[in-house]
Amino acid sequence: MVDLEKIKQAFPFIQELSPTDIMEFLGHTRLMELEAGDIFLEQGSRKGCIYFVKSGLVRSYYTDDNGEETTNRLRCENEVLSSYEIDLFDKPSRFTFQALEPTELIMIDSAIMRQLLDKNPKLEAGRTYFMKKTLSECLSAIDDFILLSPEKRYLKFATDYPQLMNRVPMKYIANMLGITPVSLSRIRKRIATKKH
Amino acid sequence: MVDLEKIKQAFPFIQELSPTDIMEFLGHTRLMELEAGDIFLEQGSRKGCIYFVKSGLVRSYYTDDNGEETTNRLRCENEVLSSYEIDLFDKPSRFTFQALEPTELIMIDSAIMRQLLDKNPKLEAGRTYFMKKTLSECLSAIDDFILLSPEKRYLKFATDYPQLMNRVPMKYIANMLGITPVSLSRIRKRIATKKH
DNA sequence: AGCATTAATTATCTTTTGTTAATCTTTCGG
DNA sequence: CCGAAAGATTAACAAAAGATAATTAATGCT
Repeated sequence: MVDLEKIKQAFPFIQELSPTDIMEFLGHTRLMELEAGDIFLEQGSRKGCIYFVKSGLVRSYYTDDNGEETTNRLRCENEVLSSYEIDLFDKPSRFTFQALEPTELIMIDSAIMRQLLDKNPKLEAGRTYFMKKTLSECLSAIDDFILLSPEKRYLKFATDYPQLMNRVPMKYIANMLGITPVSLSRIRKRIATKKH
Repeated sequence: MVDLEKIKQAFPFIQELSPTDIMEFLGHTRLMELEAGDIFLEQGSRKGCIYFVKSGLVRSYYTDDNGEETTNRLRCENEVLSSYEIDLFDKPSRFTFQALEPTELIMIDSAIMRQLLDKNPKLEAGRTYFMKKTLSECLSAIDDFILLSPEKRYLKFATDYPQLMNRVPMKYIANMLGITPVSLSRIRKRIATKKH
């Protein structure tokens, strides 16, 4: 089922936990299997869960009044995700979450997770780890918006996440860069012609 | 010296700590008094500290190869700040930190803070509190860059942080919005003429 | 394989932003 | 209170981005 060795490798903090701790934690999780296109959390929902992407790829997106979708985040294998509105502020999710590929999610209810965290302080290390990771990504994303042009942001994205470039439509990447798909297409052309 | 009541009010998690815990923590802090313009952490530095703004206002900014400064963050009273590069990644700070007003900072060495956190798990609540707060700010900042135009971002900033509008130069705000000061000036004019 | 759908590119035009420099305004130190 | 310095605005032009629509390319489905 869950490949413990692989997970341990990805998350050093797990080394700190006893097998019993891990087993208790895993006992509260369940596996969700999704097909490409499946939506597992709707904008407006309050269902608090924390998800670990065992395999596959997930996007979250915002739908505006005209039904236009704007993708704001992608999460792939070995990454953790949740609706930050629900889990941090107890508000309904602003975003919808959708699998883009056949995807396996290991999920745990947020309320149960909180109980486990209260009961077992050692789990705290895991929480801290993921918060730090997310925080570092966010801080650097903000600095990119402030310091870099759209073209530079695209080039940085392409080098930072080369795997994603072939796995998701360009329009999602355009959204995340804060520009329109049309504009990204022009940027790509500009870059291509620059280097002959 | 430190107004405990005020701090308790601002940070609910402190209620959880015993007076002894608080006193031990405070024993490791020291007060730094700055005048407007003083720089207390330079780009490239590795001095790990966590700062609490008791009074005043602080900006962090990036200096590029041409000596151009770009402000990326402001922190005012009752906010916590640190160099995220130093504290999260053990790398030199990308930014310089400067007081914009007469400012009092309560500071503690990051290494000592880590020791205290290891020794006293109850302090963890405080760390979690600030990480959540920072994370929520960052996530919403990113969503603003993705979903809002520069003009909308400015209007949102003006309503979210009305105090800051009169306390800092517009050019710093322009930087944080990811646009040039000239462009912000035009946006402000556009808005002013729109509503007659 | 063939058709329908979706994504990507291109084209055209409008709007906004960046850049540079000049001109007001404000602020601050002597 | 005055003059220097820094900030904000304005102007003028070039470059980039948004919006819309048309065309081409890719993808998925039966």
